[in-house]
Amino acid sequence: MHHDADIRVAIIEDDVTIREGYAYLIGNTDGYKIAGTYASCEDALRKIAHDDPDVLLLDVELPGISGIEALPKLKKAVPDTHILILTVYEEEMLIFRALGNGAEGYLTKNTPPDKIVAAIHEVMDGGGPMSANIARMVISSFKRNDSSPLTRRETEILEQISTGKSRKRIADELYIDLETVKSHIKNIYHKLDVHSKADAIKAARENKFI
Amino acid sequence: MHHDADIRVAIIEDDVTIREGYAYLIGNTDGYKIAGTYASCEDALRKIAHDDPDVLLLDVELPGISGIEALPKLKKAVPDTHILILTVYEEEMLIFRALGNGAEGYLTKNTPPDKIVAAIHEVMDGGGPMSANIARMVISSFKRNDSSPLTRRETEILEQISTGKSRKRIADELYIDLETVKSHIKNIYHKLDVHSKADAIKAARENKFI
DNA sequence: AAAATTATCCCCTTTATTGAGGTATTTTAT
DNA sequence: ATAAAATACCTCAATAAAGGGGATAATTTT
Repeated sequence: MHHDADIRVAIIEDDVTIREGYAYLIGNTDGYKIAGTYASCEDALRKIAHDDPDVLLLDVELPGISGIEALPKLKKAVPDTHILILTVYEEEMLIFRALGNGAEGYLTKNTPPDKIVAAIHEVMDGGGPMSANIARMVISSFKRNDSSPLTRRETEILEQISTGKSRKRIADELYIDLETVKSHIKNIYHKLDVHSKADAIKAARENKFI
Repeated sequence: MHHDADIRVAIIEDDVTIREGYAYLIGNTDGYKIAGTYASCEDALRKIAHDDPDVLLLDVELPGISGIEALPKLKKAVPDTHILILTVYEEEMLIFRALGNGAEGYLTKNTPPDKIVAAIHEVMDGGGPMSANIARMVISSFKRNDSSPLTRRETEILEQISTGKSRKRIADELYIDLETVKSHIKNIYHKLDVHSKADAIKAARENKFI
């Protein structure tokens, strides 16, 4: 029932029932075959290079090395494998760390089987499958706060500061006087109630003013 | 055929054929009704508050004020309306600006009609609908470069620098000597071939080292 | 176990930047 | 018209930055 063009899928998941459930589901779908299943990242790291999957379904909450910690090592072992996170966790921190470490998709475990299979296909096809709520969180992370107390110019200058530029350089690049930049910074500090560059950047980033 | 619980959809699109095509499609789908269609953002800004749509489909390439420029104003006019970008453009800059300005989804115009209707429903439901390639770009934007020349510690220190902290403060927070921080910075500058904080941050961000 | 990398600490110098206290004019929106 | 925003100027002391020269301990990797 499987041939050379089948998409090779591997699974790292500690719960044997879930793991075998996915394996059964995917293995019995036309066009897909199971390249390997592993109960831990340690186990996976030993065998995965040999199994050479096209797509890896990865649980993040695992005993021993967590899925996220293992991500860079897995990427190194099988650089061309597309990694899909499949987890119950929906914390922002975990999501962004996973994506930052090379995951190319993020699904929650309530995803119905047919969507999981579709996601495997999508990630092979250059897409970035995400569960709806994950996608919304990811999109939200880009969104500026539209009730910032900073004026446009102040925002612009704080952005420049956050790139590490000196006030002199900012003045030169915006074609304004150094004293003007200093005035703006003074006003920014007052508005954000801070007394240093670092605190201003922190406050502004936390509140998505920049 | 429509009742009070229908999802009210508005469209801003300059091409009359496309605009009426969408309107026809959505208006004839059960559970949806057209709250308004506009050929320009100027027109929309005049009427949209009265039309009060639940979801707004927005083209980005428009004559006059572009869709992206109008986004903050539209958000202000109808704060509770979910805005979905529907465009042929797939440039990173545009995507991130749109999401940063309050768009809650981003679809390309090759999206089949049933997917557009599904996306309208998804965004109402708290999701963040994106075309597959857009989702991949968004995910890629989080991904670190796994072949950074910087060591873990150097990366950590450069991250701290990018938050605006002084070397002294970084030293204190990492429980290492100021001189150690300075040495790391020296090495970072050499590796990135730069001679200032701003250039180091710029180089590191461009290459996704931080 | 050797080699390479990484992390740590110390000295020196000079210039540039920062933050805080003011005041005041011009430009841009509403 | 009248706010709000952007612009510019002043002084001051304290700190940070950048560049150079070293050395050694602690890890990893091979």
